[in-house]
Amino acid sequence: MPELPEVETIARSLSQGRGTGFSILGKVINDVTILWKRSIAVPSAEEFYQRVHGQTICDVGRRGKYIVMQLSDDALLFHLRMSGDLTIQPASRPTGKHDRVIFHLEGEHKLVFEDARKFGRVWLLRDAQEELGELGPEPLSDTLDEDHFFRMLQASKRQLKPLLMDQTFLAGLGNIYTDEALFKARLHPLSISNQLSSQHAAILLQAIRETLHEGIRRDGASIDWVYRGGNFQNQFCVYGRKGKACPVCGTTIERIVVGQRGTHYCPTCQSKSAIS
DNA sequence: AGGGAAACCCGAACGC
DNA sequence: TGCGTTCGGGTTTCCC
Repeated sequence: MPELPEVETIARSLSQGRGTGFSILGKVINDVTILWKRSIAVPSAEEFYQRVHGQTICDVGRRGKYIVMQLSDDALLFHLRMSGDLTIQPASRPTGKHDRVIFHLEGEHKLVFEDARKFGRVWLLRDAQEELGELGPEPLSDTLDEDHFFRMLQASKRQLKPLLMDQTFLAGLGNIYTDEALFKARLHPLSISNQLSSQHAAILLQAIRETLHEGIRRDGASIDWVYRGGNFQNQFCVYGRKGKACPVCGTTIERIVVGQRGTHYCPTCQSKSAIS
């Protein structure tokens, strides 16, 4: 659920100290409490503990849906998956029900990885590329241009919905932003990628970027009971709007399942011509 | 190569 | 009210 805009929002607030007035940049990790060992992807919980304490947080960023922290010796990565969150809390705050890993920092604050559904993971690696190496390009990066994107689409004959959600194809889109971007591009989620014209490819890339930028501008979306403070959920055109009216043409929004994922679209705006 | 399904989880929503 | 059941969602893994 946390997709690129939500992860970007979290990374920025940790870095800037927005909301807490406490930036983690330059802070030393004095100690770590591991409350759920399986949240640690790599290395073992024991080695994780031994290696991470005493390191300084030098940088905080995002790659795809990963939060990437460069420490003095290692890279510390977080993937929030479905229900994870990463927050700064006063050291005195009692441990929460869903706290999984707690990093005790200098300055009376703690960095808390919480995750109700336990799908999220934390990595401690010598080199972040060990985990990030397979990711596709960043959709908002200048290094991805329309020609390149068109060639990527041409190289596959998959349905657009699962292709755009494939993190090795493009890094950062999830179920929500994919549905919204396809609506904005007026493309059917079952359209086959190599049947798109170069014009369609350019429109799709533009739609993806506008959707992600709008999500970031609104601090992401707060969906289900996982609240993060963003309000992009109020801008959804199709996601979660099955049975409601399309904001553009008034047609009833439909929901189908594609690759086991709920997929929402407007049958009028998102023509099936490209797949029939 | 690409699609389908199961597994990992648990809170919420739903049915009775 | 309270119980049991179903659902959803990101990713990996396995099977066809």
